[in-house]
Amino acid sequence: MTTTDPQVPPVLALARPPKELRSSTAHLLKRFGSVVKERSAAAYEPTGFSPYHHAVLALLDEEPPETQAMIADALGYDRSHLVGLLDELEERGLIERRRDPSDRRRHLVSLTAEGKRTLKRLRTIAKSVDAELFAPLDPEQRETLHALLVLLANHHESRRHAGTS
Amino acid sequence: MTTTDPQVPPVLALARPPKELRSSTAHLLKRFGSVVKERSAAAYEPTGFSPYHHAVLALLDEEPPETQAMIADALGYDRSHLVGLLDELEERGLIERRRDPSDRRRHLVSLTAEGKRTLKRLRTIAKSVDAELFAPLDPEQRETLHALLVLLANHHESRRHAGTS
DNA sequence: TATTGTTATACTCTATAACTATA
DNA sequence: TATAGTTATAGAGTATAACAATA
Repeated sequence: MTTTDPQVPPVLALARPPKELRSSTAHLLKRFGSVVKERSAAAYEPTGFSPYHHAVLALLDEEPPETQAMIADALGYDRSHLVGLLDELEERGLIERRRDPSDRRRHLVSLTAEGKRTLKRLRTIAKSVDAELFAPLDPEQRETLHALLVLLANHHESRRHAGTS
Repeated sequence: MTTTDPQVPPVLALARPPKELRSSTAHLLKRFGSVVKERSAAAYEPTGFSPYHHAVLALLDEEPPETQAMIADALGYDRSHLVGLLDELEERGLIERRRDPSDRRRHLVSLTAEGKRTLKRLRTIAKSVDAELFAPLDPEQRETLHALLVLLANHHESRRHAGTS
């Protein structure tokens, strides 16, 4: 301040957040969480799908055909959000919707063979995003990070619907 | 599947995401990152401020009066986003904007005494959010988590403007 | 009357572009 | 002509509410 030359030394005007933020775990988590979100959205983008689509396919691959409400609840999505995702997946032949004969209000959703193939492609993308994001960590550190996040996730599970994919 | 009773056993239809997601560190990070974001936004809400305001005040508390461009760059915000934040802070007397006499296009932004007081209040809120979010971790685990996030943050620093506060 | 899937609407966030005043 | 701050606009993402078919 005071008499310091106001001419900015061109290079060293480094954009650095305040210590107070850098020292906050919560802040780092928010920040890095959104980096992860951006990076993975970008990585999926060329396929025309998103992490949301991947989540739906992964669920259907593990579970028997389910109703839309069950899918939405399992993934923490809003039911109306799910409709659009399923429309897109169905259009491209990755899933099938058929009416539940025992309750004609319901749709039973299931994975097609093409859906399984695409799921494998999306897994490859997820893997490469992981590799990039966690490059600075060695395998043991990744394990540790994962374990800590699982602890946190289990504890905060009981939250409302969220929908971050 | 097959002949399994389609009548859902009322209680155990637990909304559980697929293993594939639960086992993905990237997914957990996205998810928990947005939980953090929601929780802290909610905690700040009664004050009429947001984590963004807190970030600006914290920066000004550490640095001499800065121009808006420098603040925006340091926090990774868009310059136009910052304008509104500063308007709100100024209205409530927490910061001051005055023209830089040596370049009348610039505003030099500084913290007022009232701003410092409010900053302290916001720190208290941040602390209580932290306590709640990281309750399931013991002090050593928190340290570990923080250290891992710092590693990641340093590595991915060179990213564009983000603005997750 | 309640529920499933659907459609429509609104609201928040953020990114982009256009404008002014100074340089 | 370029830059700092400002204003305005538009786009994603998500949440809420209303609706038709079925129970």
